[in-house]
Amino acid sequence: MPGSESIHLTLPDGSVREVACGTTPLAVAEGIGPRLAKDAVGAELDGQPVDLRTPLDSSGQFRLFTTKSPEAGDFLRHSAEHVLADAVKRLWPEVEIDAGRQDHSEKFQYDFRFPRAFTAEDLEKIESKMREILAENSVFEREEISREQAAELFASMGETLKVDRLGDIPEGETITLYRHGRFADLCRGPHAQRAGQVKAIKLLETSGAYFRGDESGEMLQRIYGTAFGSAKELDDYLERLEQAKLRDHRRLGPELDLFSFNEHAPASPFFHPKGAFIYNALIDYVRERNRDNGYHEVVTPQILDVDLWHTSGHYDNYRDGMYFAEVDERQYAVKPMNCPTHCLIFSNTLRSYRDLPIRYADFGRLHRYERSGQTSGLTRVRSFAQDDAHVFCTPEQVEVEVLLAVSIIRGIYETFGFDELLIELSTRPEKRLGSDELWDRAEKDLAAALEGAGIEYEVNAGDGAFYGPKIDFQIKDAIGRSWQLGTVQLDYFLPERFGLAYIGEDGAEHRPVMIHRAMLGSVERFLGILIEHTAGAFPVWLAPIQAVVLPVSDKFHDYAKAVQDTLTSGNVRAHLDDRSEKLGYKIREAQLQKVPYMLVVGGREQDSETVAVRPRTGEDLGARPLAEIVERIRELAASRSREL
RNA sequence: GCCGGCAUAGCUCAGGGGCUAGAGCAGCUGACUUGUAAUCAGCAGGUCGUCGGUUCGAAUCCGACUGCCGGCUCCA
Repeated sequence: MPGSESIHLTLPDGSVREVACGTTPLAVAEGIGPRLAKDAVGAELDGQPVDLRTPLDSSGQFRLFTTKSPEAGDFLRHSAEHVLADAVKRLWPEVEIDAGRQDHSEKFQYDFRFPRAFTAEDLEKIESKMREILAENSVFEREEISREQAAELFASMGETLKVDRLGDIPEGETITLYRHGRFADLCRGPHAQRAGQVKAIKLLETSGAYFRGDESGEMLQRIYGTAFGSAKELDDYLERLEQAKLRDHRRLGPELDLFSFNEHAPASPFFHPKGAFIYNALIDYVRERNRDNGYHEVVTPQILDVDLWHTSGHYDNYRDGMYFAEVDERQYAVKPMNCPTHCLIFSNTLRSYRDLPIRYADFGRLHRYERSGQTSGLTRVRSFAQDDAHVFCTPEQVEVEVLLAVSIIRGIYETFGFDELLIELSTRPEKRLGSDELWDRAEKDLAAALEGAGIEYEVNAGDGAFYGPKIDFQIKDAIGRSWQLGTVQLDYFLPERFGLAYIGEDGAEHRPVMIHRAMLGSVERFLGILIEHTAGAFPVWLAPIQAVVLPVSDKFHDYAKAVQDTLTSGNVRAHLDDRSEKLGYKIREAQLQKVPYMLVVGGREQDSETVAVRPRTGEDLGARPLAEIVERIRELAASRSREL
C-alpha cells in the first residue's frame, strides 16, 4: 500500500527505476512515455502477471506488455470474458452470471443461469454485441471492496450466483471488483487497460457446466471463446485448431486402416492388421526393456471370483466401473486391474527376503466400464491393456526400485521423441487409507528417490492415489499438448489386504511394499497419442509397411516383384503396388499412407539393380543399390531410430 | 451420468412430407503402359442408425433408444 518506502523495478533493458511503494504499473508506464502508457495492456513482476492498476509493493524484474506482446493475450482474453458477460446481460438482462475461467492462455469462458441452451444464432448475436462493447473502448477499472459491500451490490443486481461465489473467497483475502462501462464483476484480474485493445474475438462453442463443478448441483450454460490483439493472431489460432484436427487419431486411425469401432462393443477398439502390428510392436519394445531390467512377465486370468475384488477393496471403491458375470451361481468380475492377480502369485508360495525384489509385468487385457459420455477414441476406452508391472520389495529397496522404474521410463520416452518431460510427485489425497506415518514415509521415499538421482520434479499436493503417493510423468507432444503417460505408485495397502509376507533375515514375517508401475500407461491411449504426435508418420520400426515398391509400368512387374522379395527376405516389411496406374497416382497414395520409403523401379533401375528412393519427406535420393536400402531400413528399425 | 449437437453409399457431403435419393473420392471392369502427390470410360454400390408415432403417403415431421462429436463431471 502507498507508503514512504520505495521499491526498485528492473526493466528488460537492465535499467532500474526507483518508485514509491504502491505505484501502479500504469504510472510506471506513464513515467517512461505517453505512447507506452497508451499501448500498455498489462505487466509482470518476477514472472507473475500483474494488472496495470494494482499497486506494486515489492521490487523485482518488471516488464510491460503492449498490444503487440504475445504475453498480452491472457489479459485480453480475460477482458473479453467480462465483455462476453456484459453482452449477454445486455441482451438478456434477467440472466444471472456465474464466473469465468482461471486459465486464459488460450480461451475464455463464462457460465450463465439461462433457461435454455444457447444456440448458434444466440452466439452470433452475442458476438456482435461484444464487438459493439469493444468499440465503446471502456477503461477497465479496479476497485477494492469489502465483503459486505460486494454482497450488497450483487444482491441488489439479483446476482445470487455471485453472492454464493463470494462465500467461496477465503476470509481475509482482498476482494476486488473490475468495472468497464456499467458492467461490474467480482474478479481478481488482471485485465487489459481498455476494451478496445481486444482486436479480434470469436465465440467457439457452448456447453452445459455444473455450478461449482458439482455433479449433483445445478447445470449452467457455458459459452467458450477466444480473443487476441490482432485478427492475424486469431486466424493463426483457428488455423492451429484445424491442423490439430488433421492429426486427430480418430481420423487418422481409420484413414491408415489401423483400427475401427463398432456399436457391438462401444468404446472398444478393433485393431486391424496394421494397427495391431504397431500395438504389438509397442508391447514388444516394453517387453524387451522389462527383460533387460529384471521384470518377469506373467499371464493371469481375465475373470475372477468377485470375492477377490472384495479383498482388494476395488469392489467397494469401483464397483460401478466393473463388469460382472454369473456362472454356476457364482459371481465373477472381469478384471479392471492386474494387481490383485499379482498378489495371488506372490502369496502362492513362502517368500524370503532373498527373493526380493520380485518384479511382475503383465500386458493383460483390462475392462473398465466408463460412463457414456466419458469415452473418446483410443484415449478413453472400456477395453485396454497397460504395460503394467508390480514390484514387491522390502521397505529398504523402495528407493532403488523407484529409481529403476523412473530411468526405464525416461529411456522409453526418449525413443519416441517425447523430450519435454514433466515429473510430478502427487502426495496424500484427502480420502486415503493408512496412517500419517505411513504416508510420511512413502512420500519421503519417493522424493528421496527423485532427489537422489538429481531429477527435477514438481509436487502435486493432494493428487495421490487413495492407497499411496505416486510419481506421474507428463510429456508434451509435437504440437505442444500435454499428456500424462507413466506412473510409479507406492502401495502399502494392498499387501496388507492380501496379507502378503516374506521371511526376513530375522526369521520373522514382514510385509512387502508394492510398487505399481506403467510406462506407456494404457497401450491404446499411448497409440492414440503417438498417432497424433507423429501425425501418422511412424518411425521405421513401427511403420506397418516400411517400403512400397512402385513399378513405373506393368513392364517392370517382374523386377518389382524381385525387389519386394529381396526386401522381404531382408526382414523389411515391403508392399508391391502393381496396379496399372501412373506413378504419380501410386506415389500420392503411398504418401497419404505415410509409408517411410517409396522405391520406384523402371528400366533404369532394372538394368542397374537399383531402386529410385523417395522417402516420405518428398526428397529424391536417386537410384541406390537395393542392398544398400535394405540395410538402411533394417538398421533404422533395429535402432528404433526416428530418422529416415 | 448431465447439457447440447450429429447420424443419407466404404469415405466426404448434397437433398428433402409424394413418384426412380444424388455428387466427388474409394471399389469393380475395360482401355491407356505410365518416371516422383489424383489418366479416361463404363459398371456396381442405399431398409437414409434402430424402434415406435403422426399421415392416404415418412429418408424428410414427432418421440424413445443406440452410437458418435463438443463440453461438464468422473478416471483404481
